[in-house]
Amino acid sequence: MTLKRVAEIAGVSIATASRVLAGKGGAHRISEATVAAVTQAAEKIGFRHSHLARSLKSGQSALIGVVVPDVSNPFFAAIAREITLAAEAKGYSVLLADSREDDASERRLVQQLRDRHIEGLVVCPAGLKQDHLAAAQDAGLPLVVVDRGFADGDLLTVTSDHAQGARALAQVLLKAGHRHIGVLQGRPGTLVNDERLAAFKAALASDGVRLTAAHIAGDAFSEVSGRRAAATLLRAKPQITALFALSNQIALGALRAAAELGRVVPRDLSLATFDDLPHAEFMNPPLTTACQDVPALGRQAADLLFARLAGVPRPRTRLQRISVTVIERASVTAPSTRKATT
Amino acid sequence: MTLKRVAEIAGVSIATASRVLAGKGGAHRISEATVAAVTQAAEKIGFRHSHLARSLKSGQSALIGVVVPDVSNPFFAAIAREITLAAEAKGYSVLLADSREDDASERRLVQQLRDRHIEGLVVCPAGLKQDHLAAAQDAGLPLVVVDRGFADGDLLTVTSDHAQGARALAQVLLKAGHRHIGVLQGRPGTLVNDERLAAFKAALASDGVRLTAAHIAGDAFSEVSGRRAAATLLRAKPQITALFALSNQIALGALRAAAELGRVVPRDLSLATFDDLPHAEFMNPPLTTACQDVPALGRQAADLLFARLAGVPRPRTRLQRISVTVIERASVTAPSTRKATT
DNA sequence: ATGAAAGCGCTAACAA
DNA sequence: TTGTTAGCGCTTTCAT
Repeated sequence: MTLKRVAEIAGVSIATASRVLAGKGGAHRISEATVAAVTQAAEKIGFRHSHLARSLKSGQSALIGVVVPDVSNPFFAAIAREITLAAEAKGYSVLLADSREDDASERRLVQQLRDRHIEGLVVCPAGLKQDHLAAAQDAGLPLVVVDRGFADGDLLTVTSDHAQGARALAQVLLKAGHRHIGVLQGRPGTLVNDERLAAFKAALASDGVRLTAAHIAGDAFSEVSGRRAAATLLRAKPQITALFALSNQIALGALRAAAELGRVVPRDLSLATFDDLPHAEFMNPPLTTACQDVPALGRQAADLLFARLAGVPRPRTRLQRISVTVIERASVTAPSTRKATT
Repeated sequence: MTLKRVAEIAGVSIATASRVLAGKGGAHRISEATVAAVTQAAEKIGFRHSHLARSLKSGQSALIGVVVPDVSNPFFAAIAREITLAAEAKGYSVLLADSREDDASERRLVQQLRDRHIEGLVVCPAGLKQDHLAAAQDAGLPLVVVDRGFADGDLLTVTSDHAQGARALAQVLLKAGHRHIGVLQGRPGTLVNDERLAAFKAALASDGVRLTAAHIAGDAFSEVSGRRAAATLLRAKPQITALFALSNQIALGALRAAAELGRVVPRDLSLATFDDLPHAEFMNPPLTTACQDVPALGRQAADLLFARLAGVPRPRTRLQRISVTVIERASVTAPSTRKATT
């Protein structure tokens, strides 16, 4: 099934076969008879170009890499999908890797992808370190970071407008009359966490509500962290009437913790969250969320990457923001006067 | 950054550099000095083997393909993840493709992956045709179909025990006292749909409940289909007290339709579903489902594929079943006597 | 203990 | 209009 075989059958040289099959018959003024012979021979043995050989020869793999912390998380899956669809449309294939939220794995995977000659990379970093990514970029690899960016450094990043979302959610809670608010944070030190937290805090402060360290708990964007943090906060500060969960997973954990402590949402406790959950509207209760436009994140990342692959220079602004939509549902109500029991 | 460069720097031949870097220094009794020189040279310029060149030479790409109808669907995402993790553990990389539930796209993508010399393929088919897959398998490509199998043919398939789940769900509905039951089916002609439907029908029949064509609606495993089908059924047969949705998406559509028709689940209408939904327990109402073990589906598919890649012969039984767990939640209750209004 | 050379499948510059 | 040849980066026989 090689070009050589086709050439043999057609009784021409490999070069001629190559030219014909590349559609360059006209440009090279190859005789119709030859073209026909080659075409038929190729047809007959079901010839297909070896992408491998072509890549080696041309130096172009038409491959891009996508690295996410957890493919099965609908949030990352949606991003991966947009990139995949865009790639297919542009004639690229996608190498997918799952870092399992592990920095070391991510490093390994990125290296592995580079060894495979990817022409571009989209990554949602699992950790706080970016040197391996900076190295890749410095080595000339077009790179786009998505969702989890870094506050410093020089990596082109597509992420939501976390501050906007957090502020809006703060308004919702304040408007409802909450003054004792707890925050279930994700991983401190990450841009996503810190931006959301800072903006939320600032918004509360401008309304005279102070958010002390004692009102903040949690250490990861996970359900377990959310659950533990919620339990801690609700036990230590029973006067808390509303929780702000920095992610959907955290919110789920909060719902669990609330149920375990016998606090009914939203009757005894309001809950607002940054979301990536599909079907949040069908949840019990339907969650008030700052809804990220996940497909847009993926699409924008893909667009930026393919623009760079097409030679378009990097945009000036390093952090590309996708705006967030706050959807008010039933999980936030006015604080009840009922004294919570633990 | 090529072997040639390393050889130059180390002052040895390419062959020697290759041997050293392949860790075959010992086997070839290469002098320590040479080994050191090569190693240092490689280190110095950050040498990495070109996977491309290696693949071309060896004929082994260490690449597998995964094709699913929709990467962003948590069900397929979970399957893709398990395969990805297994692949990484075995030293393979994964080429991911999204067929967008489109048969023609799938064909194209499969071909594309084959052109890239994948060594194995896992696919969840989008359509009813399997000739392109059979062709790939006949061409010697190790292939595993996951979830959506075919009733006939010879493709090794990992799928849930649909009959078992459907029977169990039928029991639940019958036990609750339902006699007027509607089925919201997925795509007729697919193994998944037909097995679930047949088993459900049979289970009802053995209890004396007849399921006529007038009690069955729907044409796709999608929310829109579920919504339309539910609306149709509930309008045409208001006496229906329970619906069986053949998938989570369909169930979501059913919930919408029920809400639109003013029927409260489960008070006015019970709902049972085949599920792949995460967080079904937090839904309103929490859904009674036949819960598929999605990670197990992916894991089993990966295991079978890598076993074949390791030379283990294909198992005798073509259809590998993963058992399903019925979880009874609040969406099924005894039928109300209240006359439904449209 | 090391090197020369062939070849994996393909493309393209150069010849004819 | 077609063929010869070199070479992409690597591994591996076969020499030495």
